[in-house]
Amino acid sequence: MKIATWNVNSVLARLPLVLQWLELAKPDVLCLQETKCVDEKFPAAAFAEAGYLSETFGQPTYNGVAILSRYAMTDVQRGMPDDEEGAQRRLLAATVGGVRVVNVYIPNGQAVGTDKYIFKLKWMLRLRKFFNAHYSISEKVLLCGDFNVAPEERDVHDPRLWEGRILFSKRERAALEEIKGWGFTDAFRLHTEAGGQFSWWDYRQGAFRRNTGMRIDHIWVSGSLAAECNASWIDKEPRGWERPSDHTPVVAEFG
DNA sequence: ATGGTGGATGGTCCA
Repeated sequence: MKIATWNVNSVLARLPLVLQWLELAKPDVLCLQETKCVDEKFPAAAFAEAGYLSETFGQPTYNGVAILSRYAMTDVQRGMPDDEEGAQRRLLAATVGGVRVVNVYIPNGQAVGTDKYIFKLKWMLRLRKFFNAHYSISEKVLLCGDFNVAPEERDVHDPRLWEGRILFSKRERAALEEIKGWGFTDAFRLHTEAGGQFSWWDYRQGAFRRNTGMRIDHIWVSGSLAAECNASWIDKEPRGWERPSDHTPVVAEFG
């Protein structure tokens, strides 16, 4: 089983690239974030033609998550149970091949100390409580998506520049550790110790060319899945294609 | 210190 995550920054704008990457990488499951697309307009037919089923949880203009899968998805859950009416659509879960896949788009937070920053920290705390309340560590659970936090200094091109700033502040990293403390292992770090491995580069100032990026997209797994994880990597190629997303896919292979 | 780039949208907001 090959599972991937990719913040596509509009699934409609990125449709040709997503289809191209599916054909190239052939993942069994692809979790998408920032689809920016209501469910009625989600290009499910194009993905079906490529051999993928779609589950979607979108909203107009902002946010939105989806899961593409070669295999049937069951027990699809949209959002957290305690979401308020009209809440931002940032979580979609489904069971595929015995694996509970939880796809999240954690809030960006804008800047440290802003209302959006507080919203981000609260959302992350709710996510930890969501796992406490609804999941067992003995299950095969995979949490992936755009976490909008770089966990460690080696995940940031210039940690001194980013210290205390959004995506790398102490409170964000602590909130990330809280979620991880439920019982997750970072699949990527099972196989790679090296720093300078990034999943996102700002569109501005030639960040990709200069490799001034951050590793903020992640695939985390519970213990039994960690034991089955053969490989995990970041596929930088689509970030170099025409009209790219600012994020690139992260992949993990199991079994 | 500011703005830089891109998407959705049709003014700005968000990242």
